[in-house]
Amino acid sequence: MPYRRTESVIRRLAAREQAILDAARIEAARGGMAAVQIIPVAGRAGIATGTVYRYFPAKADLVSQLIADVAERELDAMRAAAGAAPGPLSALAAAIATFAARAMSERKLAWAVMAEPAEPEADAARRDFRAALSDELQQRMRVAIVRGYLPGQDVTIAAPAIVGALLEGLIGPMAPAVDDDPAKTREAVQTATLLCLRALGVGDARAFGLVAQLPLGRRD
Amino acid sequence: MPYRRTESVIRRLAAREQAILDAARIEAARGGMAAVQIIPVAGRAGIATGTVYRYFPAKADLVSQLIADVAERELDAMRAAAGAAPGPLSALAAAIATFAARAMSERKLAWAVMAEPAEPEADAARRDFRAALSDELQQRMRVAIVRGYLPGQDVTIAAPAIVGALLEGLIGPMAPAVDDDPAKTREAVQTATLLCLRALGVGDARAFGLVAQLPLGRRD
DNA sequence: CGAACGAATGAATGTCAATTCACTCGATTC
DNA sequence: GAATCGAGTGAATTGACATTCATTCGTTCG
Repeated sequence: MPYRRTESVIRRLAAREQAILDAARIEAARGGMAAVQIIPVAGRAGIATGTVYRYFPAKADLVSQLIADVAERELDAMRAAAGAAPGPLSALAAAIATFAARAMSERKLAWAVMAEPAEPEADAARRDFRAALSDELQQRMRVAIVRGYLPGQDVTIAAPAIVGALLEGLIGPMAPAVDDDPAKTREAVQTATLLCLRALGVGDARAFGLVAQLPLGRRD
Repeated sequence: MPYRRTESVIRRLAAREQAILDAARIEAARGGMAAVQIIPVAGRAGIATGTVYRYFPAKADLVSQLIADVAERELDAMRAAAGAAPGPLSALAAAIATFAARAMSERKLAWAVMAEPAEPEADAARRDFRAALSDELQQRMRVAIVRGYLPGQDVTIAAPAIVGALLEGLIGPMAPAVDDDPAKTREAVQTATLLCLRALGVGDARAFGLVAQLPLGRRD
């Protein structure tokens, strides 16, 4: 008779898989994608190296899953923030600012997950993340354009450009250091959001108003 | 008595070093940074693998030099274009558009040199490139701000944000395909430049006027 | 309780590139 | 033109990781 998986075993397996992903995320947040290596990850998760392969057939699968997990959280947060906004333009502003603020709170992880290359297979996961991010912005931009809040424009260029501006402007190697100063961080997020809104054709005065009203500063 | 380096020997050595760099650039343009490997590069340059090490102590040095070379060309082109412009704002527009147009003409190489990670040492060269690019834009932005052409703003965020917007919007994995269609390419460059100018606070109408006047479409 | 099973282990192995080095060969010197 | 220099060669070495697998260990079943 085939063996049955007890409730507790199922829980343990799931917990272990999560522990591996958590360990990978911590490594990535510390040393970038290059630091996501099987032996250290296994060590941090408190298991043997071989065990990692019971949960993920190859390292690329682990990395892909890590990226997908982070992506899901970020997209959820953006949608939640945008959904709570009163109109299309403030929804767009909220989505942008939320992404910016969350990326700032985990700069290295955000950079590793979005910008650092790795195995080609993991690249697909990153592509998906970026595509989803762009899509999210594109949707909201289209609504805003149709309703006359934004001038007509090529959203297939504008949306990724916004993503790039936020990444480079806030968490890229050239971005100004904000250390962990919450005031500086907040200000940087506002500056970047303002810049993005203007880039999309929101008038200076109106953009300023939108940014001033943003409910910044929450955490997951 | 120490050996003298004949004129012809000096020329041959210089030519060979250039051949190695050219080979590396071709590989990068084809397959990204991952394709810059010593054996293929040596093969393409028509020499043995060991010979590469007579010219570059380590692969990281070769990659760094490659990045620095590309950076120098791009910065020169930007400065030349900006220098030929009639005023601070059109100079800024010209610098942005020139960078955008040139990156588009060698998308994969531009991406490899600016965005793909590699050895940590090569990362320093990329950092320098980005810093120089940001600096170039910052200088021009400051001038434009002082003379009242642009609203006051944090240029240390704005400059890298512009770079990021161009990279992601035009040559990143999410950017729309333009294949080799010159009309599409030209239009994409205009769209992206317009977006950048608006991001910096140039009014929509004026930005449109600046972009329309850009002398686009030259090559090195 | 004692098979039987699947999960866990981690040392050993495989893989992929960078790097080395003992040797060859053409150029330079006297 | 013989002696010497130093560039060029490429097979072999090294190093850094990912991946495997024979074995151990804890659970589940009869």
